[in-house]
Amino acid sequence: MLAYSIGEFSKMVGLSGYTLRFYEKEGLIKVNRDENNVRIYSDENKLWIESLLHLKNTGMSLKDMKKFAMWGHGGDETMEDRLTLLKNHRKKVLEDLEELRQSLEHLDNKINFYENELGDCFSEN
Amino acid sequence: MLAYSIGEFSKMVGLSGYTLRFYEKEGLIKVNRDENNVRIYSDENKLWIESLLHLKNTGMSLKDMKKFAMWGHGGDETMEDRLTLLKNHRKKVLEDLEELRQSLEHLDNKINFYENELGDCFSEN
DNA sequence: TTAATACTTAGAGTTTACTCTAAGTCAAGA
DNA sequence: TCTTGACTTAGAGTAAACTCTAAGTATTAA
Repeated sequence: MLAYSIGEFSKMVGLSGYTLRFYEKEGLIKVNRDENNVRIYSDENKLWIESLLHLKNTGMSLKDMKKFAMWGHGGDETMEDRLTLLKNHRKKVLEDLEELRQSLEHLDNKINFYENELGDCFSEN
Repeated sequence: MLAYSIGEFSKMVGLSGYTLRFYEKEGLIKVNRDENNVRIYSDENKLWIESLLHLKNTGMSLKDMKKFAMWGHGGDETMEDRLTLLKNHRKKVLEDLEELRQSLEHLDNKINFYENELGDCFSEN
């Protein structure tokens, strides 16, 4: 397949129709239409959305995703801007990751503490 | 020192006075008062808040933090519950971490792509 | 004495990212 | 024909986690 209705696509990418329309309205996706103005999503759209979801996953705001998408829909002159945005974002992600690692360590220590207190009867699983 | 006003404590832990009162109202912290009903934060409070912030950092909701805090302010009979909550949370954190790692990889690939496209003039920094 | 800082309750406002409703139209398939 | 699923605009609602204002009081340090 190559072309999907909003209903099919919604299931494929795990976003509600509302959200897909919302993202489109916000300029995050460009979607083709058929002769009746009905949205036709492509595999390319899928790749793009998945890319966006990765950015979202790493904590990028819709606002920045919008910027990135606008540039992406523009020409090659925006490549430098896009790269800069991604690099700055990457820095933040690495910092977040480090903080997360520390917090996870703290969590592990807490769990160990409770397990010791409770006398190892809960150390499985 | 051992005792801090809300103003001092606010700076120490990086939370606004509003937030500190809000957390207290929500049951996340217990704070002593002096004879004039003025909040007196202790080093113990600091450790507790830092603990909470680690949980928050790993994506725990206020709602769950509240549960945990309520139990913490209760007695030892709640230890098992607390341990269960922490363990379940840990599982989620590990999943999130894995997802984050994948998204970071995707981000790195994107950055490499742009750098190649732009002919390595931006590969520093 | 005045400024700074603290306290209270109650509730309004903010931001982000959706999520849904209303009210109407249109086109394809059983 | 009727149901299903698509479309539109415009705006309301939701949830989380704060953030702030109002309006009044109290204490402490300069």
